[in-house]
Amino acid sequence: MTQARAPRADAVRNRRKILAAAGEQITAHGPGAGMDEIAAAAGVAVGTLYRHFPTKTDLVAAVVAEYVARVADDAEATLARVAAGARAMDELTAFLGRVIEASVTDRAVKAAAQALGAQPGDRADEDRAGAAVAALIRAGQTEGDIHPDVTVGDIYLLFSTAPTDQPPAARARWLTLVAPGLTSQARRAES
Amino acid sequence: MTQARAPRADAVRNRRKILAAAGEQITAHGPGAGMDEIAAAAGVAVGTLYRHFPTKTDLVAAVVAEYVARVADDAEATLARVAAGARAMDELTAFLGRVIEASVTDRAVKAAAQALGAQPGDRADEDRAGAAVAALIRAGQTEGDIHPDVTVGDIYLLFSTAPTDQPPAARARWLTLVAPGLTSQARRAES
DNA sequence: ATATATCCTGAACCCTGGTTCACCTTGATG
DNA sequence: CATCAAGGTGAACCAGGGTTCAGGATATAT
Repeated sequence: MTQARAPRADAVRNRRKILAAAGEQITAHGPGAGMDEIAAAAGVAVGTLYRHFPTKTDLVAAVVAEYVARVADDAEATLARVAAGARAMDELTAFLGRVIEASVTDRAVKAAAQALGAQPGDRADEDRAGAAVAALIRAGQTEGDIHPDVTVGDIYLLFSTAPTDQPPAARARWLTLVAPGLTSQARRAES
Repeated sequence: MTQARAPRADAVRNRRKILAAAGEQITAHGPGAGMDEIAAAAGVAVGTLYRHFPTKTDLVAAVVAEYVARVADDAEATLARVAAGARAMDELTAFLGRVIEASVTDRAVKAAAQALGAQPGDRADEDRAGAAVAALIRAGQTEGDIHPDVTVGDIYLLFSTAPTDQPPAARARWLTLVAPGLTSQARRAES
């Protein structure tokens, strides 16, 4: 068990600055944001990026991981609110809306991620989010608002197709159009 | 009026082969499909591509234009069917489904298009499609199936967010989830 | 204070992929 | 057929951007 020496203080600081800068740059300039630009924005040299993240793909994956963690937090907070008495269907819709809004900021991140075939960063956070959403759905079904056959996968599906690159009005409209599909009354007869 | 000489026969043939090959290659390998590969697939040299399309963006735009034309045809055919007595809502949903399925084939084309900021190829075809869809919506609203405030823009919005990169089952499910949003009964109260 | 392993720097490297161009081939015209 | 412009060829060119690496700087342990 060779206890590895703790990382240097400035290294930790830089890592954070890099992650932040990467998020901003990718958000601003899309997946095309260059390593050089990210480095500059972080006030660091390119080589430093590569010390922390062996490849651009890894860097993007790390950014995505952060994002997923935030979503997981939101999901759990939402679930808590429902447990405290809020209507599940409404909270779920609002949650979807928030995640999408947040996704606008991190818009290109999503694109960059799959443009590079980034693999999941933190499985744990993903699971946290999934579990919370599942509970949210169950609650809504118990309350009778949400259609019985709705699953977590459906939420993922909707989220992954959200128009993050459209203006706010369009995003709101989209939510209005899509939300009814989750309700129990609204489903048309399936073939 | 210098009457320009008619294009050579082989040139026309090649242009078609290139367009076809470009469609296939982009579909298969995403926007990353190289000009070299497209040329090879078309059984033609790179230079020939550039004779017909001054830039890769132009080539992609041309492919998109073809695609749009097909969609316009479909839209008009659908409209004709409704005029002949078919239920508008059902036809519209089916139309959306078909377009999405077709879009899977041309999946990356869409991506490539906006990755290069491709400008509309044939405004005329776009208008044809728009007009037909608008008529379809009106018909559905008259029949009472489609919600009064649904517009052509909504259809575009939904279409542009279709999960073309998901497996068939997911695409079908998506349609099931989304369709209710268009119906008149299903809309929840708006804020 | 000194030593040393960790970390940072940034110019240079290199590979990928779009684009060009000088030269050859071929379909159409008279 | 003869002629020639339209069309085709593909090796070479070039820019952009990810990646490397030899050398300098600095935090931490003794």
